[in-house]
Amino acid sequence: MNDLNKIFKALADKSRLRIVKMLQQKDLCVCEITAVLGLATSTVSNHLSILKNAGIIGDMKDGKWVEHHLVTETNNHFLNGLLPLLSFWLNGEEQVLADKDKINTVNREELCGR
Amino acid sequence: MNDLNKIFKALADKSRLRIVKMLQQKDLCVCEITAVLGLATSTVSNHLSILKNAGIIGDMKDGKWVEHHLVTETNNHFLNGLLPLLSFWLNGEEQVLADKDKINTVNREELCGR
DNA sequence: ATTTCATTTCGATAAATATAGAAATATTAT
DNA sequence: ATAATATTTCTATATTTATCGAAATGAAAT
Repeated sequence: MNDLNKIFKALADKSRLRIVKMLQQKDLCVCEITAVLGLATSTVSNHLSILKNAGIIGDMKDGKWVEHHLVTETNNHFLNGLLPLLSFWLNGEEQVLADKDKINTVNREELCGR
Repeated sequence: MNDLNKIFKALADKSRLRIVKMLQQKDLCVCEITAVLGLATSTVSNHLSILKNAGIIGDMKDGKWVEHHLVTETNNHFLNGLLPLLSFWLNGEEQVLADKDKINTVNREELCGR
């Protein structure tokens, strides 16, 4: 029950739902997500750690960036049930479309570096 | 996104998850749920209103009792995806088994009335 | 090595939430 | 009608959570 509770808690926040939908489009670093959500970097970092702790996302160092990605293969049967649903849910939502749009028009070099 | 957020928020609480699992076994009135959870009546009533507001449960007056039931038919496609998953998730959990056990050994007449 | 910069951790604060108890409501039983 | 009782609403409180800004961390570039 704890695992599932942790997953539901992680998904029970609009910003984190937006992050999940964004990561379905493309792996992203913290600064890119921050730019789209318009929140403080530390806030986004915290959201990401909550999603990671629930097993929903993972990350990988990429130079000075940390690239975050949705989990694909997992032996967590809650996530195996939920992730497919999340992949087609909310796709028509205005906010989700706008976020995905924004992701395509920027890259981390322009956003964060330079 | 609001609807889904509301659903995830509703499910992101252990007491409410226990209620959902209990209602999979049997329709229940507030006093029965209260007895199993060991919380104040007003607290349970509040949990139930959150689940109801998310569209997860419904209720029906039954004399002086209010009988609560899991939603079965719904045109909410989030719930249509989630409810089947919830019906087989957590069935082996100690807490869930204990709760369902307790439900079987009591009825509302003994619990609340008399 | 030193500076730069992305990210995380820490500390503080404001908002949301779970909880209980008391008062209010509504229905049944006397 | 009156009393009893199941539930809800209201009020208050304690905990959790979202948020930010500042400081700490760690890797890359100079």
